Amino acid sequence: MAPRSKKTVDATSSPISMADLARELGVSMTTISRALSDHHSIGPATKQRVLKLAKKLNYQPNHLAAALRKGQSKLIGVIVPYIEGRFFATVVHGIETAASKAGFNVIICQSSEDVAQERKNVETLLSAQVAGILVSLSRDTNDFRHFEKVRKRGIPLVFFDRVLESDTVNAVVLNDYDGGYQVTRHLLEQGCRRIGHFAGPQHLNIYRNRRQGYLDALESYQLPPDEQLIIYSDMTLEDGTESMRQLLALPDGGVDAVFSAGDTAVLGALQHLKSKRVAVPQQVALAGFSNEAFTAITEPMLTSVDQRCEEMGQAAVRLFLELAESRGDSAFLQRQVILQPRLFIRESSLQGTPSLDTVAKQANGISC
Amino acid sequence: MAPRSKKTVDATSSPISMADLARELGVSMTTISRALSDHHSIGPATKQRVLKLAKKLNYQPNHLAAALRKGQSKLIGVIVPYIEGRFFATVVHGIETAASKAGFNVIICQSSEDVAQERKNVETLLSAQVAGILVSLSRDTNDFRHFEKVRKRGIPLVFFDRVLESDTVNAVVLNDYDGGYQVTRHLLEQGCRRIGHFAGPQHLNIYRNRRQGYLDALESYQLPPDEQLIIYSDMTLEDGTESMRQLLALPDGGVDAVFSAGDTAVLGALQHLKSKRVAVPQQVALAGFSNEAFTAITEPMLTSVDQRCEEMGQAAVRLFLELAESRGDSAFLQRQVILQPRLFIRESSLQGTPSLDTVAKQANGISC
DNA sequence: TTGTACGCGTTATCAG
DNA sequence: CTGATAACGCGTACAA
Repeated sequence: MAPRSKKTVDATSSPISMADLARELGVSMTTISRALSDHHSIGPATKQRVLKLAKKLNYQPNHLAAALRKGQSKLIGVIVPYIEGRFFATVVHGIETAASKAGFNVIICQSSEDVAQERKNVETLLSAQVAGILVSLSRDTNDFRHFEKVRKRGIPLVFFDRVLESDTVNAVVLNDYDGGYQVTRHLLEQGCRRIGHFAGPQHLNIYRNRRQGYLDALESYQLPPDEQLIIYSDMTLEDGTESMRQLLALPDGGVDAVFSAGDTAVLGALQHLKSKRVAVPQQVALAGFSNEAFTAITEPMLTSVDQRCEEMGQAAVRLFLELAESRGDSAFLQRQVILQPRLFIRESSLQGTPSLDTVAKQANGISC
Repeated sequence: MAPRSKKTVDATSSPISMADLARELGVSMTTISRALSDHHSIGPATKQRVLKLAKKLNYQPNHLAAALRKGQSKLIGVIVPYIEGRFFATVVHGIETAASKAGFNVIICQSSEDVAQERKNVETLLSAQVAGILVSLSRDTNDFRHFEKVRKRGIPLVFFDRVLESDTVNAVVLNDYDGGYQVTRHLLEQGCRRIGHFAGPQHLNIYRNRRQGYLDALESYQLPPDEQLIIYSDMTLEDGTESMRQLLALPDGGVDAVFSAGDTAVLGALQHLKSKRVAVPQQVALAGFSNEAFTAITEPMLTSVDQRCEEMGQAAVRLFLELAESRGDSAFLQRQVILQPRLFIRESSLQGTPSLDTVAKQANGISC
């Protein structure tokens, strides 16, 4: 029976509360509260005394208690399909940076591309009493039912990147249409006329819009759409390889360019072309979408469309702050922020005049 | 004076509380509380009635209130230098997945490699009353002072990847030493004898250990260390290029291999070698560290050491849960989890016998 | 098995 | 300018 030391060394000192400060100074808690929250009706002398003691005793405000009382926390909930991967990681970076600048903390949730999980995430965030929710939809989300409660509670809700266009929502999106248009125009200007397209799942706004941009660019050159040249897939590396194989096997000589709605797939295409000794960009020009880091590493380097990931995160937070500002009366005020994509032209799409200085300038522009 | 509609349509219905349920059913709040928290002393009949109504009225528990009451929230705070970039993004993915499985939410903070910011992050998380803190130190953190409060409060604190070895802390780290040792041994087995090393900032445990593994592997082959062959830098792409230039310029014929403590730098080296028409791996073999996605894309593909990012996140959460379990009495119980790295051998380091099937098997192993 | 009453730490309302 | 008091929503000794 070794006598256990009474005054145990790891005494976990309980945190200091406003009541402690009040007792110590012989004033009321109200005074403490006012001093700390910089209220106007407070004597500068007492205020200093309070702040002094707070510093000395290492007072930590309890956000939970404040939130409970005010019915308003300083937490923002974020729901993304997954966090690893450059796009969402960078968006989240933008969100966290902007949010913390505005005094908010960020709770992160992953839906794993699963509606059921997304539903749970919403519940959890509501239970956590978040001040707002920013969400990029899972791949197979088809309706807004699970977001109705959020709206009912008057909690600001902002969608980004992946949204359902069917409904009126606050959203920050990239102008995917323009991205598809720009890149296709670029390929046309390089002299390409049989341009293939790797298209993603069409129920997602982003892939639908990129495809439409592609089609409209063709039309601006009086080129009729050719469904043979559009390959639909989930845009994985293997999908890209297989899609490229299909295009090469077309009866009338294949294509002289491909615009892929994703970089991963275009990488697969590039690998296939190299294995088949098809010269890129001389015989087939390539362009992708997302401006992934590896596009500046491949040989040749890949032309791609930058999605402004970080700006998207910042914009989402800004939009949330606006909505939070005008609580209630903006419930019907639908705000849309549309970011302009940026085309990064690299070797894989330069046919005739290399215009090398332009390339050099932009080649390393992995800004996002 | 347009008369404002009294029954405004966007009536943000206030959330249902336990009191509401109690009133509705004509029972006390205690009963409600017990029914919802699955307490033992509760009639199965009343329990069902409560749960029924809760579902019907869409009751959302208020975690804030519960946390305030219990002095224990269901939040885990995570501090990383930055979130974008594969390593931390994937670790955070692992953390969030494991945490949510255990019923915890994750608050994410970025220190931006800045101690001052890290200090602020700690304060914020304490104010948010998190149940624990997981942290990977900023590059220029040299002491633990700002973590003392965390310890004082008895809040579980777990470090991962970047730690200060000077102190006794709970930590999850990669066996960087072994990673450096393995990869250097591999280069030696390929016949290389003048192996250069790109070393990172030596005050960081990870870079110091990788370097030591390199040195010990050399010694196991009776090769004396040669400080000329070790280039110190911040391991950026440009650093890699410049470091490679320096090694090539050495008087006695340069090197026949390089082990870089980071993939980005080894990529710079590869680019430089290609521009100088030095054959990789025939004239100079290359190996990096981190198993970045691009290592499987370059030509030749780059040999690298995988850091088990996702496992690291999971392990950090597991460790936190253990500590949270045994509150208090484990304050001095120091736990260390050391993950074993995995070497991915690719083309850039294969000299003599290609043993191609081995390569093929591992080439795409971007598991992390 | 159920109900009563109090407290977690903070802020807002009302008197002085 | 300051203080007493009530509430926010929930959990839990204690009593019934």
